Amino acid sequence: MVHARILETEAYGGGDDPASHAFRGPTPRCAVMFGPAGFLYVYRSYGVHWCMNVVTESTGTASAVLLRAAEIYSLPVDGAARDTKSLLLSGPGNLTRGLGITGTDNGQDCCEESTGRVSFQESRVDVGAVRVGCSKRIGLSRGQERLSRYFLEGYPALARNRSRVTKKSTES
DNA sequence: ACATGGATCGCCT
DNA sequence: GGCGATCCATGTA
Repeated sequence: MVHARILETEAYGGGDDPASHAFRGPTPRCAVMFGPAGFLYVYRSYGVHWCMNVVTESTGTASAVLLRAAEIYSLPVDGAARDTKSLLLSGPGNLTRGLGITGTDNGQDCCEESTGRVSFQESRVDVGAVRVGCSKRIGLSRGQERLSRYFLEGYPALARNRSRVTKKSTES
């Protein structure tokens, strides 16, 4: 069993979000985004990579959170605080490659009744001690202005933190 | 039918 | 900072 801690995500909406696959309504590819929360939406990117999302809103409302970076451990995350060995999976393509996620995982329940290879659970880390940064999403041709990318502070190896905006208004 | 281009990455200069 | 790899959903005819 592999354990991973999510470090970086991006939020995508539906008809209100021109950067979302669901912008123009359901298609065979993005149908899962219109389903219930807690299911995986996996798609092929640039013909090369797999990208992994978790659906977040109820049936009929398209939404998903793209997982962009994670840290994987051979132990549960709280144990890993002592065993500092971890592997950084930075970038959505690297993340799916490192976890072995492919198109065959698309549409799986990964929360309530996870039957597949992926399941999520509440973090055992002290969430109160974690600082979350926010920025524009990366690599878009539409909807670039939204500040819907979230990442843990203190991980410089994450995707370039350009256009960065944090809670401190003094930062540029 | 066919053309297009993207929620990317790694390697090149 | 630029480019090639490589697939397929989508738009247009």
